[in-house]
Parts: sequence; structure tokens; C-alpha cells
Amino acid sequence: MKGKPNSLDIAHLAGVSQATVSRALRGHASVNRATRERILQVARQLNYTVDKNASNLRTQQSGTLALLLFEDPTIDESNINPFFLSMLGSITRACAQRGYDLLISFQQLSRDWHADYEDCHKADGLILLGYGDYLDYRSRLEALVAQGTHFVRWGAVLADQPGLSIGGDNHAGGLAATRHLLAQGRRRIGFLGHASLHAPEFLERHQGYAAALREAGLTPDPLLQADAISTEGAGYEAASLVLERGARCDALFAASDLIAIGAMRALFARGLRVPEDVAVVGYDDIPMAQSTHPPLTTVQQDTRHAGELLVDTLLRMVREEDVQSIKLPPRLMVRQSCGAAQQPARTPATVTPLPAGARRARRQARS
Amino acid sequence: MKGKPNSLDIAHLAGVSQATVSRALRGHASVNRATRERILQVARQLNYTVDKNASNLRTQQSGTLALLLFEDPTIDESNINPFFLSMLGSITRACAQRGYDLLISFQQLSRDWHADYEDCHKADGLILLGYGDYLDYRSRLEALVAQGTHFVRWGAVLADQPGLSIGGDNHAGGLAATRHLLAQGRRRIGFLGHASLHAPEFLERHQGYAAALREAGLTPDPLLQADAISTEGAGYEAASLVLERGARCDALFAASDLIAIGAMRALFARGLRVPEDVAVVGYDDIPMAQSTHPPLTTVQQDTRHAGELLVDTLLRMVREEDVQSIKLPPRLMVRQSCGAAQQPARTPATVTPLPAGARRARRQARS
DNA sequence: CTGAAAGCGCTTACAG
DNA sequence: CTGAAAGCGCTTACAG
Repeated sequence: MKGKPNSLDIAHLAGVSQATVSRALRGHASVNRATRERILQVARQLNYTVDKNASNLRTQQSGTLALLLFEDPTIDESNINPFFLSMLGSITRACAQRGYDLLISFQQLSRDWHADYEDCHKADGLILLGYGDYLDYRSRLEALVAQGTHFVRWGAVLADQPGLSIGGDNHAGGLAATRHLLAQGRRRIGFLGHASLHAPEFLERHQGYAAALREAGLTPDPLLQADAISTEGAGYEAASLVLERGARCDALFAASDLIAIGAMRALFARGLRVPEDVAVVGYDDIPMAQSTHPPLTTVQQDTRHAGELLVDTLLRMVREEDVQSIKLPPRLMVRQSCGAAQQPARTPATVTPLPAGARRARRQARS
Repeated sequence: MKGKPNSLDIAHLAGVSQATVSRALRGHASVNRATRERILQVARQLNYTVDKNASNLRTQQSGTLALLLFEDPTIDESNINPFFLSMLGSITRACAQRGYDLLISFQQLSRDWHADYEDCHKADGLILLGYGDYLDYRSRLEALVAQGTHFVRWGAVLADQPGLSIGGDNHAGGLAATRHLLAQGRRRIGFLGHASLHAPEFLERHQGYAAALREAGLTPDPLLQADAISTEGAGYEAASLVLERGARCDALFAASDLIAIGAMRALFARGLRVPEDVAVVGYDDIPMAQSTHPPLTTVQQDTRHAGELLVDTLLRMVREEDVQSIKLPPRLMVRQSCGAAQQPARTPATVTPLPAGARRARRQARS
């Protein structure tokens, strides 16, 4: 036998036609039981595997999903946001369980993702993770919708978004974190992170934060807010800025764990104690949050569930089934940086339907 | 225009044959300049992309590499070893830079990787990352070599290994870490991690550790060694075990950062101070090592360089060029857990040639 | 410099 | 239940 055997080789050895080999291998019910067994045995003996390229070409499918990871350009090359890494892990696992391969790639906003992946039949659909500025990103999403690309993204579920998304309930998360801080008797609570349309997830967290303050009869103090992207460095800077303004501050709610960790460092650098002087709460519950000193109280996002939903939703889109955006309930993980110890709180799940006609629009765009 | 345009559509519109379209798109020098321009313009207009499945089928290549990640089965699902995650990042980037796609997958030892990826033309070669027990793993490597699979793995560069590997110089790393601890005046230095053929990398680190002790006229004390796989939990247990034995101990060299972090926790739990009572040094320099309290002194592995070498070496194998195993120099990152502050040390690079005839053997195995 | 033709290895209507 | 045949969309010798 020269080289890799093909289905014709199997056919000859099994004494059937090549077509029957194909049918047997794909498990068609029509194939006679004994014939199938014979074919399978020969295939096993020759270590035969179906050529993916040929089969994909014929069926016009790829059995592959592509995960496109956008990185904040300011982040150090080697340090991908750990939260995304954990999403990556759960997406990979979910794909494997469903028999799909996963292509992964770090992306810049400049590429034509549709052409790069789905159009050339490398992947049946795309999963989008992370982005820099949402306002830039949004136009790329619109282009994908216009091209009829199958895609889901992880991110804030917004009313007018192009396509659909799976994301945490950031408002609920901000609310829970801030309420918890208030329950510890904190009153001068700061917010670290961008709170604008450029970063919708952070904005939602900020809105939850503001809502909790208002519930308690307080108003968010602009002196206690500082912008930050999701890095330790930005967290350090933002906390430093707030402290330098001199306004009293007894707690900080950071829009991400990375920001919180940087903030704690800034606090320590000034001789302030966490949580005695300033309580700190983060967001994401990255693995590192358990190892900080003190361990970081944070809002956990269920990456495992998120990964499964992302994959399942995308697969449904590929099969042209009905799909909708989903908001996942966050969970407050109380550790020590907030100055308390109590049971984790839960908030209920929420499901936001896809804007009417979005699916139809996509289908039309393709024809 | 119905659906995705193919090369024949382009040909018609450009007024040439389909073959010429293919040549122009692939940049064949033979194509007339003006003809090429015309074809490219039409292709751009129609948003044409070459169908990967068809082109791969024809050329019998995939332009894709597969990254197989083996996880320690004992590790919690959601927590992939951060060191592997950072390797994953650099491998992904290296692939993208070289125009290759990357398929990623978590693997169990039970699968037939050759059949799953290379044989069915999903990938041109495999990158192997992580493993449980090397002794089990080794037989799988032998099978790959026998099947003529193109693969490289990250791991200890061993004299009699099947195939080749890119790995850190673990002996040098263990030596540097332990010498540094000795230089701080520590004498009762423990080792946390498996030191057996089941875990060759840890074994090499242990050998470096033992060599440093011997240089200083000391002997490794078995009471100060405890087995551990690379998890915080195992590190906690191992440190606890050593402490419970009651032997005096003023420093711990952990075979990985995760182990070191677990060990520090065990130390704190017993009211011991790091580094005052017990100095701690880890291995890997995962991102978390900077955020521990105190920040962890550790042996850094250059994941960025490693990722590039892994990809480049594999690509050379695929092109049937000469390749060899490579040992990368580690770098001691001095932070505070060791009780010192000084410049990082460097050790020189080492290159280990592939055992004679290994490449030829591979080629023969395939025919 | 370009075209006509073969063929990569499958899958699936169409017949029987 | 099975076979003969067409065709998925390319790439590349072979001719000219």
C-alpha cells in the first residue's frame, strides 16, 4: 500500500463500490449490516480516515468553528487577559464535545473576518471574544451581519447591537458588588474603569454601581471615578488618580479583576490597608483573584456555561435555527478584600430576545 | 451573482481561463502583468476568496497546524495551567505571523492523534503541549514517530526521546534558583515536586537543585522533598507534608509557580513568614507570580521565543528540512519571596542535536 | 504567456 | 440495498 489509503482502496478490499464505502462510513441506515461491518473492519485495518478536505469540499461545510480573539493593543503581548483565556478554555472544550474543531486566531480590527474564515470555508461560523473600542468594533459587526456571516460574540447584550451576543448581566453584577460594599458600611465608594459607550460592559457595571448608590440615598461622586482599560497598569494609574484628588474614599469597585489588582498595588504603595482603609471589589473572578493578598472579592462570570452557550448558539445559527442573545447571571464571590465574610449571593438568569427580524435580515443579506 | 463566486466566475468576467485565474491569484510569475491586475481587480470586486477545501484537496496540504494540549486529569476543568496558556498565546501568534492557521484541542492520551489530525489532512503537523505521566506519554510519541507524523513537543530535551522537543534548560534553572537561595545564606533548602522519570522536567530541575547543594558541600535531605504535580493544591499538600515532618527548613524551591503559590499558602497557614522564616522560589514565571504576596522569585521560561521555535521547527519538519531539539536558557527573576533583591542572572543557550538518523527514520516510516 | 484537461477524494441524487 | 456517475472548486503538468 502506497501512502494514505482512500475510499476506493477500502472498496476494492471490501468488494463493494466506493459509494457504499462512503455510505457505510457515514452510518447511512440503508447499508446492509454485514456489508457495513466488513467495510468498517477493512477501514480499521488500513487505518483509514476520511479526507477532511475532500469531504468538506463536497458537503460545503467545515466542521470547524473559528475563535477570533481581539486584544487591547495596549496590553503586553505575552499577557492575554486571563478572563479571555478561561473563556478560550471552555469554548475549546465545548467544541470538542460537540465534534467540532476550533481554529483560533488573534485579530486586529482591520481584517475582513468573513473572507478570512467563513467565506473561504475554513469555518462554519465565528466566535468573537474581546475588542478594543466598542464603537470601532460595532461597524465591523455590521459588516458581518451584512455579509450573512454566522457569528456570536461574548459581550454586553445591547438593545440595538448588530447580530447577537452572550454576555454577563453587568448591571446586576455592579449592583450586587456595590450593595455588598454598602452593607459593609462603606459610603465613599469609587468606580475604576471606563464608563462610556466605548466599553459597554464597563458602562453597564457602572450603571449597576450608580443604581445601588442611589438606592442607599447616595450619589456617585465624579471625584471617585477614574477611567481604566482592563490591565493592572491602568488599574494602578486609575486608583492613584483617585487618591491624589484627595477626596475621602473607603471602597473601590473595579470594573475588572486586573484593574482591582493594580488598584490594590497603588493602595499598598501609599501605605493604605485593604480592606481596613479601603475595601476593594473586582469583576470576573480570574484565577489570580484567589491568590492576591488579601484574596479579592469579585463578581464571578461563569465562563464554562458561557463557552457552552456561545458554541451552542453559533451551531444553531449555522443550522438556521432560532437563536437569541442571552444574559448570564453573575455571582458575587465574597473573599477578604471587601472586609466581610458571607455567603455568595445569586441573581436570576435573564434572557433577552433577538431584535425582531434580525435573523430574517441576515438570511436575506446572504441571498 | 448567486452565492459565493468561484474562480470560473472570475475567469468569465476577466475574459481569461479559469487556470489563469488560479495562477494570477497564486502569484505565478508567468502571468502577464496586465492580465494579473485585471484578474485581481475582478476578484476584489466580487469579494472572491479561494475555497480552502478545494485548494487543500488539490495540493494535499492544509496550511494548518494543530495544537494538542494535554491536561493533568486532576486539574480543575476551568483552570488550565497558566504557563500553558501563555505558551498557547505565543504559539497562536507565531502561527498567524507565518500565515498558518491553528487548530486547538484538549486531548486525552487515548486518542489516535495521527488519524485525528494529520492523516485526515486537517493539519500539516502537531504541536504537543503538556502531558500527565511521561512514561505513558512516551509510548504515544513512539506511535507518532512510527506513523511518520510531523510533530514537536514542548518538554524536557531527553537523550533517548521519540521525536524531538523544544524545552527549557531545566537543570540550569534548578541550579540558578538553588544557588541564589544559597547565596542568601539559606542552607536547609527543600524541593517541592515530583522528581522521577514520570516528570522529566521536574526531575531535571531537581538534579540542578541537587547539584547546587553539592557545590556548596551540602546533601539534599529527603525529609525536605515532597512530590507534587503542578497545582496549587498539590503545592499546599507538599509543603504541609515537609513542615509536618519537623525537619528544619529555611527555604523551598518549588518545581513550578503553582506549587510555590500553594506552598506559600501552607506557610502562611502555619504562621510562617515568607521570606523571613522560609524563602520560596518557583518556576515558570506565570503572570500570577508578580501579584503574590510577597511577589514570587521564580525561574522564567521565555514562552514567546519557545512558541516561535516550536512553530518554526514544525514548519521545517513539514518541509522536510533538517531539525533538532533545542534547549532554551532560563532566567532567574528575583523578586521578594527569596529574601533578596538583585539583577536577574542569565545562562547561555544550548542546542542539542537530534539523535542521528531520526529524521531519516521518520521519512522511511512514512513510505 | 495562456488554455484545455485531468484529478485531488469524497458525497449524493438517480437508477435499478 | 447497491452501483455508476456527476460534481464540489481548485492546481498543475502538458501543449501550444
